[in-house]
Amino acid sequence: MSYRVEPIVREPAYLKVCQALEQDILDGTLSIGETLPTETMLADQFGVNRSTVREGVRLLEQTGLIVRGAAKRWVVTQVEAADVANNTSRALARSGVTFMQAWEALSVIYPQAAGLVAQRIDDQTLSRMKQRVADESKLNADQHDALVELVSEFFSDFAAAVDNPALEVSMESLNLLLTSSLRLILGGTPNALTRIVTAQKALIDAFSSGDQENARLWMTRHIGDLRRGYEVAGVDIRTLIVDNA
Amino acid sequence: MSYRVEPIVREPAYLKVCQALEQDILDGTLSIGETLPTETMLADQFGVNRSTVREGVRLLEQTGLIVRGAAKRWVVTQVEAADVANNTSRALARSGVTFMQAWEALSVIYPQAAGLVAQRIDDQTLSRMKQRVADESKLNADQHDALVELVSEFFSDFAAAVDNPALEVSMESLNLLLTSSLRLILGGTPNALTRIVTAQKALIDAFSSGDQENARLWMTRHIGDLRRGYEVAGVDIRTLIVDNA
DNA sequence: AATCGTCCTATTGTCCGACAATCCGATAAT
DNA sequence: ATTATCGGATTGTCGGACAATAGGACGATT
Repeated sequence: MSYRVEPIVREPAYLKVCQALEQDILDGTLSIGETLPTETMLADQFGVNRSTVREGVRLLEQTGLIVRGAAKRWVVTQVEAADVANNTSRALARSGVTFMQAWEALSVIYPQAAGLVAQRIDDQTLSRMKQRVADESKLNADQHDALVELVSEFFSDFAAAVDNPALEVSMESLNLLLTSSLRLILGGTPNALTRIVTAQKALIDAFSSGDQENARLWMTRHIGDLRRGYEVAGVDIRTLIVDNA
Repeated sequence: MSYRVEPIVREPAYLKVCQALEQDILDGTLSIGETLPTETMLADQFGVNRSTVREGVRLLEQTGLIVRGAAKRWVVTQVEAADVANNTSRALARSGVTFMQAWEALSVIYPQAAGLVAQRIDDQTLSRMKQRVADESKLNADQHDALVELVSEFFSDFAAAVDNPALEVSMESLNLLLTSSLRLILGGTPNALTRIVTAQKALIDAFSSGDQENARLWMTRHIGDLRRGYEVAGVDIRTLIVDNA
């Protein structure tokens, strides 16, 4: 009664193709920027049919490991945090994240991250963030889409400024949730624009002077504004954030 | 010179298939647990060839949105945090995460998360975590693989106990990095087992009594041990964490 | 010289038809 | 009740095929 066997795994060929390609990319046999052989050549080399190759390649496509190049050939590419984040946030939206949960995640990570950014931000990123805020302050209060776009980019810069890929992917995922939330509340929060600009200016000041304390403080306020915006706009905090990719 | 046009996007049919299926899953037309029609039927309904359907389905497969059921038909499934985390951590490992960066991410998120867990952990999760620690303390100091396994499960429980999917996926990704790191240092840190058990027992005490302060404190110590372990084991803190899925 | 047609080639996206392997359920045999 | 056998359904894989498109070469036009 104690005899147990491992369930045998039958790996389809298209999976093998996917794994073989991924392995070659991982160990540098195929390096970033290189173009893959044509599907016909791959089929010949792997000894499988072109249809099988195509199915295997689809698995890599979704992960962002390869993209279609200009000449329509597959090109090995660096997986960007944005790719991973996109998959992640879609999965989150599907599994049902409430605004409250997204906000909690933001409030756990972002103030601390702001402290890190104040230690290590470089001039280039800093000036880019300044530009975003300058653009924001030129907007009218009813240009919601443009504002969302700029805020999204501001937070992308912020995530990149942490200079830590492990944190960056998490933050990029949350940024997408944040963006969706923001879009939802802008209609009902008249003075959102000024509050956003004020907080972000203060953040940039703290970053550029290396003031971790104020960076954390203002990020906490900035995130807090988001929550207050939800209340002011009269949106239930248990509202699900939906996927609008 | 200012005339600009949108680049036209030519969406291949297999992408449309993927999106259509994802949409139907998202809006509940296809609910969790339901089996998809056969490939032939899908091909008929979409008006495309079965090969095209198969390519589209591959895109969904990688995301964990559907799995092969017992009868080999596709079954719509809940995307688990572990699925997302697996993709994420593989991407991270590929793009090159140092131990230092993983540790920094842990130290940003986990103490705060521990505070949240102390507020809201349920008895079932708590007893499961207790069991893990009890099992750990029965191990000999040289049973590295078993210890890694138990620690990994402890942290999975921890991530789930936060009861926030947005944080959970990030934490599960970090757990995989943590596990890889732990495996690397156990050989060179003789008293790792006792330190781990001590910290985790203290954490469980804090969780069960709702003591947020101590939860944060002990998690900070626990994570700190990991870093010290790296130093004791003589591993360079800039070492890349590799993908060993 | 720079731009615009035109042709050719390579490659992808898509389709069709086909078959072996496997799984499921039912039925028959022990 | 368990085991063997059978038939249908479905997937994994194959081979071949074709239209559409990107890219390059080569003139023709301004």
